[in-house]
Amino acid sequence: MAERYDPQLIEPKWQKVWADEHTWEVSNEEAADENHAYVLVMLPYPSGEPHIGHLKVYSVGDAIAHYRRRIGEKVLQPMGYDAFGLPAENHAIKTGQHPRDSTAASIDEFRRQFRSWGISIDWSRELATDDPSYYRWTQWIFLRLFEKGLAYRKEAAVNWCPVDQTVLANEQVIDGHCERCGSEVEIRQLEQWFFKITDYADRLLDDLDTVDWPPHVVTMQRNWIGRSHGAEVIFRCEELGTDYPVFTTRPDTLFGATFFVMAPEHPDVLRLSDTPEVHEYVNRAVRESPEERAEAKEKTGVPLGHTVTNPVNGEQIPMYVADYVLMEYGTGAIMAVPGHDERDFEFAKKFDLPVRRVVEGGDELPYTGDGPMVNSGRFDGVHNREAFDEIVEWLAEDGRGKPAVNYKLRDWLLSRQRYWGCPIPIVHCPEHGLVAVPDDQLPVELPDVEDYAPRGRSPLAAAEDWVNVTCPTCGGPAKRETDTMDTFVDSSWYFLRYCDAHNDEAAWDREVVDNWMPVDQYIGGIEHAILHLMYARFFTKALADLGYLGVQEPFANLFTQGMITRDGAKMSKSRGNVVSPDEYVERYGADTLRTYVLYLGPIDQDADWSDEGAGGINRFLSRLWRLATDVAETTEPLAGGTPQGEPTVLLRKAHWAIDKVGKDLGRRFAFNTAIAAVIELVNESYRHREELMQTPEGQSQLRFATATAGSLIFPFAPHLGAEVYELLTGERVWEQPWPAADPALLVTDTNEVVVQVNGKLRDRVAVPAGASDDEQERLARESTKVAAHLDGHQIVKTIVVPGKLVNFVLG
RNA sequence: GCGGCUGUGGCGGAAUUGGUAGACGCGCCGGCCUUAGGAGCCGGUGGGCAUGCCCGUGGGGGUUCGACUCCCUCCAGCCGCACCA
Repeated sequence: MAERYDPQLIEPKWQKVWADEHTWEVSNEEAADENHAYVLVMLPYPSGEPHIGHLKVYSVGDAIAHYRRRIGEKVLQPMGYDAFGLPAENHAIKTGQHPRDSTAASIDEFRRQFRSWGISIDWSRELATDDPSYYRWTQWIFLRLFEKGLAYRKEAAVNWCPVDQTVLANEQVIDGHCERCGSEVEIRQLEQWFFKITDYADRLLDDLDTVDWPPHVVTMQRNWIGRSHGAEVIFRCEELGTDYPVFTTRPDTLFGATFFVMAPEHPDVLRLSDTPEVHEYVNRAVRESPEERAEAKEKTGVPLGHTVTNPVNGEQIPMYVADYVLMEYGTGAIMAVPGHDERDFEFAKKFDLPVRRVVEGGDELPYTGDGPMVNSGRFDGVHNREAFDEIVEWLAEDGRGKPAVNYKLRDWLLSRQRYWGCPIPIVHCPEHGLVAVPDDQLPVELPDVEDYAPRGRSPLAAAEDWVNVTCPTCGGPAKRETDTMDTFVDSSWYFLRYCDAHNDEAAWDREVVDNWMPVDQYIGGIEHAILHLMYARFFTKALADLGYLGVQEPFANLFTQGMITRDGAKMSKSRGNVVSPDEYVERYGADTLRTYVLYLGPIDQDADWSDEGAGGINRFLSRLWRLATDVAETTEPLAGGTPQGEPTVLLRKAHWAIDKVGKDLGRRFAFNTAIAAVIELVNESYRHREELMQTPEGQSQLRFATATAGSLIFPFAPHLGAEVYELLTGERVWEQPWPAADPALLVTDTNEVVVQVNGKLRDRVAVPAGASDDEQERLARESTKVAAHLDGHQIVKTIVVPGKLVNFVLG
């Protein structure tokens, strides 16, 4: 037997058992069992090697999976790789390899490390999104959405990344910069593929009430969808005989509209006025990047030389073009109410336009609060909130307006002008337009091309043999779609495929998926709060509507874990502060690394790595191992599995730890305090071991406590947990139910009661459990320290908390 | 600007419903055992001074017998949104 804790011996040994016996595999029959759980960690992008953040998030998922198995649930914990897309392709370009090769190499590396970490994965369901057997079904889903009009092609002003040489979805543009490479995006007018996620805006918003997610993620999604209720009101330009609808959330301020503004991109601007000034203004505004436009400090604009009629009072108000009005939101034109809107007010000041108060309140204009209306004809005196609907109804009577709802959410732009992605299964026929590739011809495989460098149009266009096909409808010459899909399409349904990963007949069997879904516990990074988590919800709803699924929400519970930093900074190669999991697994073992990252602090918060801290956890695991080997050699196995004799402090401590760890794992994800409880148990064992070794009863309790420590540490340090438990009991810990604390051992026969005088701690006294309030108060009063403070004072009130505290309040 | 989160020893962090502030770990100090190694065991460790008391959870105020915890207000840091009509 080894003389010291050697994870390099212990860890491979147990990994081999789990691999040989397929311990973590779970059948789909077991999903039919009510008592099952789907525990899922977001799948990794296989570019390069895993980093410490991967180790953390999979350690979290694994702790939850292990705990749930041992409380009797059939747990599905699968693994896969989000292999297509920019992260993998850019990594390939950087390293000069073909993406197919670099991705495969990276997947091998991820798989190897996941195994070396001992994560309890059902490997039989492993998948990679770049595998034709997977993306065949990605294409199949695309076609179902295409049939329903939920995937469509249109020309629009879209975000273009000049470095990655592709269009991006709105969600992938952060502050006007590309989410992946950070370069400033440009706006281009292009024909592209979109998913009609906006059809689901209301449901995506309302159903957030049905999931148990961190509030900040829910808030971020709400804000991103950005639903606002208001009215669409028509302003007519008499000279041109054209109606211009505008969207407003404040129809109550219509009487205060003193001018009218159109976005520079509005198609009618140049029709209304083609002076050089307007031309120049529009051209400049359109050329500016979104960022430059947002940074403009002062309002700018140009009058259009026309007026529109304010429908509530018939006033002619002047029209302007100005870049503070956005074409993408509402109708691309607004009514301006400078008295009650700060932006309109600024513009009015600059252009010397009239400012009129129509709502009372505030000291000066602009006033954006509520109050009674003025200067508003028949609505004078009515509170603005009440007038809101009345005005809309009144306008609706003769078609001058109607209630309206607006969203910030835009349709999801899914096509990419890049090589390494799932081909879009569409053929362009000169006769029949966009034609779906028939299901029996799927997958449309990604062809091998030599030159896949991004240069603004899809590299697939160069694969002529692949591009030129016959039209599935008429058999005439046609061309394949050469754009590929956004990676986020691949990851919007992978959690469904895991349920039925080997199905060659269908993407999945509905009954199987309905049994497993929804995911009971989803775990991943906050960076996907909007992107992936919104897209996956959209896919789930659309697929449910098509009859392929029985759930409306894919992820019942969500947990987002924090980042691990080093020296307070995000780890990066350029900073040189990267912690390589491999290096530490070699040095301390996977158990130390896993336990340490969970011990670092609350896992939803960022935490700073320290080598010394990791060393501390290694010391603890080492202590547990030494204790276990020593106890195994010097004491007898437990007769009947239960300790003997009068309960000692250590036995009580063991039950306390069982109770504590169970609560920390079951009710909240307090891994740090759960681990601390096991450390306490081990420390207590060392403290009492000599004394306990004196009697057979003591020995049995020491053995029980040590085995319990192994059992409780198992979800965090599975190899050592299994080793310790086997040494002491001969059993396999993962086959044992989670231990139950004996309630009788959680209470003691005397309680230490705190005695306060005027709320200040003065003494602690021992009080028998179950003592009456009077008895407890009497014992408290007998304390000499307390008596000294009570001496010569009048007690006006005594607070007694049974078993906890006595507080004497003096007059 | 709007919305959210977080402020506790030298450091990371604990503290069920308001009831012993600082669990556990790191670091540091002391002892033991060994005395060439990233060893082990035991003990100590919020601050102050007259060894009993005082002060102490970002600042100030409030509620309460009692506040890290609840309320108001201010400050700092982080995150999200940001001309969305």
